[in-house]
Amino acid sequence: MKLKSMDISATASASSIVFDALRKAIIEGQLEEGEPLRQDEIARLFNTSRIPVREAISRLEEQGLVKTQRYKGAVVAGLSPRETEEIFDLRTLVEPEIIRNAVPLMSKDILVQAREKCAAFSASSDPMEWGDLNRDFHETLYSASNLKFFLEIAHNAIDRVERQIRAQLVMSNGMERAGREHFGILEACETGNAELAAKLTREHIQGAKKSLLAHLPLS
Amino acid sequence: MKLKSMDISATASASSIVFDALRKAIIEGQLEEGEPLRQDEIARLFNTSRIPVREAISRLEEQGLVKTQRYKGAVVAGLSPRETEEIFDLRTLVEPEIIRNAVPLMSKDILVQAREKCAAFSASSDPMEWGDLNRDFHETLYSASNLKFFLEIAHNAIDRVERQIRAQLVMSNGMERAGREHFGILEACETGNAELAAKLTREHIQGAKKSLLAHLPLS
DNA sequence: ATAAACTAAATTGGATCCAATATTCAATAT
DNA sequence: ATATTGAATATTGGATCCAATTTAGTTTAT
Repeated sequence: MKLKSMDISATASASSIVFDALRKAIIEGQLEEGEPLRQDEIARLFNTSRIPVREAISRLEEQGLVKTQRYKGAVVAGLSPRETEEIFDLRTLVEPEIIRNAVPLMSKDILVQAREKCAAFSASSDPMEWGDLNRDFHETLYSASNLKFFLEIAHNAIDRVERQIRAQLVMSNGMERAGREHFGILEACETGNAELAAKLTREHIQGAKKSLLAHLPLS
Repeated sequence: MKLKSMDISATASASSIVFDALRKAIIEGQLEEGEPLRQDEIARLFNTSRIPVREAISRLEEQGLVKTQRYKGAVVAGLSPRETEEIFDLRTLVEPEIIRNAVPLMSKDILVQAREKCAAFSASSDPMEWGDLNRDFHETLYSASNLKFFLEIAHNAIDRVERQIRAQLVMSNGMERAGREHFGILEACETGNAELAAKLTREHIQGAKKSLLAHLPLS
């Protein structure tokens, strides 16, 4: 008997591991905006050389998560209030389209998962979890969509404002409002009402934007 | 008297030079879809080592212009008809917003430039130029916008279908229709009619999409 | 003859080394 | 004291080398 190529979950390349770890640290806010990313230091942290680190950093720059200057290195990218607003406007344009496309494609299983995540979000009392649970809920609904490029853009846009989203959730009313709106979106999905789900998603994002900008300087 | 820092236009890094050259070669169709990108060969072409080449390729992958497999290398990315359609739908969503935003911000100078490029496009009889001239016209109008993230996305989306756009221009009616529609968009911009410019841009893109898909297999 | 198994060449991923530039900080001049 | 110059250090960009993996070609077994 012949063994077919097993495709053992090919251990990721060092550069991908570094990329994922840095991306996570940035969007979760563990690395502060403006903080320099020293190649040597990161390489030591991951027991690799600087080569994979440089590759990871250049990919992060392509995603807008870090900014680099020749011979000066990379720092965690930040957003001006103006730029934050634009990212939310971009999300307002793209994400309702994703939901509209996704609703007719949502399997029973996806909806069950979404309901669980929606409940977990509302039930959580640990602010450290809120960001992940919030994103988890939205990702679950979006995952039913087959618009891969729209999804790419939404993911990247969310990445860039994830730090602010997490701050917004801990603001007064942040969790309460988000939880309420999540249930509304979920219900629209469950009843197959794509237009309503899109509309509520749009309002959800615009609401977050307003709430965020109100608490930002010179907005 | 004191001399202020001159900021001599710092010669670009090798990886950026390679990145720009490969990107250009890909979107212009000089590198065929599926064609492997050998690090060693490219390094020799640019008189550098493979390190900057690898960085360039990883950035191109982040932009979706190449696809890489671990230990197998990178190939020029292609799009299925389905994916091509989605990219055009994305453009249909984003670019009208850019124009709507840009119209009130268009200086006299921008409009003069746009008119020149519009004329140059319609006047050109060299198919090798059509792609550049077409993109040049749109870029000029878009450049008045201050929506940097929207622009990022539009640029990337156009990059990914530039090859097909060029093919579409040489198709029957391609140039004729594009030229006509360009004049319409330009006129709307000149008269400050942002809504009309947005509507015509939408139709321009949707028209290109339909014309393209009609000539594609299993569309 | 065909297919599996093995070997050699090609190719990529990563480590180490060197060059180019920036940064720090002490020494000097005003 | 403050600003300027100049070495010493730190940091990045790139070249060269080695290891891991794939691919091509050859041999061998059935």
